[in-house]
Amino acid sequence: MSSAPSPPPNRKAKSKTVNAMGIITIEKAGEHEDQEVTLRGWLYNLRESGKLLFPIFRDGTGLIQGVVSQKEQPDAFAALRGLTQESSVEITGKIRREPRAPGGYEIGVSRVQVLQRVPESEPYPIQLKEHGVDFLLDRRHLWVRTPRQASILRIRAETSRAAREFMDSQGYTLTDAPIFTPAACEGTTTLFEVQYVDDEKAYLTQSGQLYVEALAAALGKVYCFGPTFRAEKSKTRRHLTEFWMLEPEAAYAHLEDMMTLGEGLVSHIVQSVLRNRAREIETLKRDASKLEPVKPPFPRITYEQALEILRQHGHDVKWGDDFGGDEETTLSQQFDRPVMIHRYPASIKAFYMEPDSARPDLALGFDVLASEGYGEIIGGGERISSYELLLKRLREQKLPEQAFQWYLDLRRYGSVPHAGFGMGLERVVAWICGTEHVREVIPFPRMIYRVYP
RNA sequence: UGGGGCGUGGUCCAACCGGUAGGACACCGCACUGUUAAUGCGGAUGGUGAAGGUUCGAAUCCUUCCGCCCCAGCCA
Repeated sequence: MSSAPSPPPNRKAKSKTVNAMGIITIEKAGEHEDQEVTLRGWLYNLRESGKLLFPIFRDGTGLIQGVVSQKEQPDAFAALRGLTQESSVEITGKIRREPRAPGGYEIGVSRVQVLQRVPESEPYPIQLKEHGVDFLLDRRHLWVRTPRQASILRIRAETSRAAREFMDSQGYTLTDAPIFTPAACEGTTTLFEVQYVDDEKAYLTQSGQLYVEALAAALGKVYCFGPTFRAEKSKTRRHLTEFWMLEPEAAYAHLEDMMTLGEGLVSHIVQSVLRNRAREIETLKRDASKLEPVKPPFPRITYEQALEILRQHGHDVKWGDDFGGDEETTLSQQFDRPVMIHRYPASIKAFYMEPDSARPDLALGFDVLASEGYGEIIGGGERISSYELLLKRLREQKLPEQAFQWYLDLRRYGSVPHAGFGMGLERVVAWICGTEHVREVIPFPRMIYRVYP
């Protein structure tokens, strides 16, 4: 460490990015031009050209190219030559501007300390070339080290951060819904059953909605944000068995209030990512011009208007049909930003949806379809506030009345109109990142038949 | 659960109307003082998902099983 000099005391701004040991992060390297610094990280790749080595280091914040000359830095040259991919290293050297280096800066390495050398007999399994999905998923614990995956996870973090920031700014209080629940929220077929204390059975939550409805009657405007679980045997690019959902719920709110909240939320997230994670969007080669128009207002069309559009584009859909993937793709391709579809037939929506008083065959529900065919990212609407109607629907659905008594209480004691929605975090991130599958946008995806690693 | 597709060296693929299983990358060595998933030359390793059947002969054809991918249903 003695080889890394302390920064000059008169350069306060720059000293902020140097810790007490003189160690900096790669993303801040440009602020240390012509200074000698120390980096801690891993060897990402090593190119060789005669008596010159071009190691590329990564430290989690970025990549930087190093240069080592055998003539000028014989010790560093000897330490790096033949070093294996992903070996952990601490290096010291001078940062300099270099247009030939990726990123614009490089480090002239003068000192190398290898913390752990990856043995040649068992080289790091993930190459810089192409791999199949199954191979990568089996090694997800290593796959996350690649720049593309790290960028996706940073965008995921920014999405969560911006989502909470927006909800808080709108006066919503974060309230946490339970993970263990006594009964299904919508149906019982997709629940994960777990053994609870003694002989009791419990289920992993498939939605926090019923609970945030209770909390909305207590606090006014609330939201929950956490994992949810569905045991559906869906093996598509849009499904995970464990995924994260943000669910706002507001007392005295109506369908239109939620549509306005939803478009504001999605827009704030997208604009925050574009502003704060531009480098990651670049790494992913995601076309930012597709995301720039994502600002309020989003187009709002009724289910019946959507039917018209679909028929004009050759889809054979009848009133009462739900939209499949092809239909969603066609609808989303009509607009440069997400589209909101509202007032679906009540028969294809959940039991707790409030009917439209002007058209009782329609439910006051809405979906937000992401652009470019990415499909549904938000689903929600107004909830039934009448005790009698809710009880009738529970019986029609043959749901266990006993387990829903507390939910019925919300209609017994000061029932009010209220509304909310659920936003699937992974679907939003997959759309923003332009990934093929939602499994890439959660650190350790849980899918049907896959719980490793 | 239904429909479609696919399982070949460590990885990504080729051979698949039956006839000696091959390439690229990775790994090791040599060369190269500005490389950009470096390049050139050389080297070692090592494979037909499993079981059964047809055949002189099966990666190839048939049956069953296993695993994976995509789509549909359901949903975020």
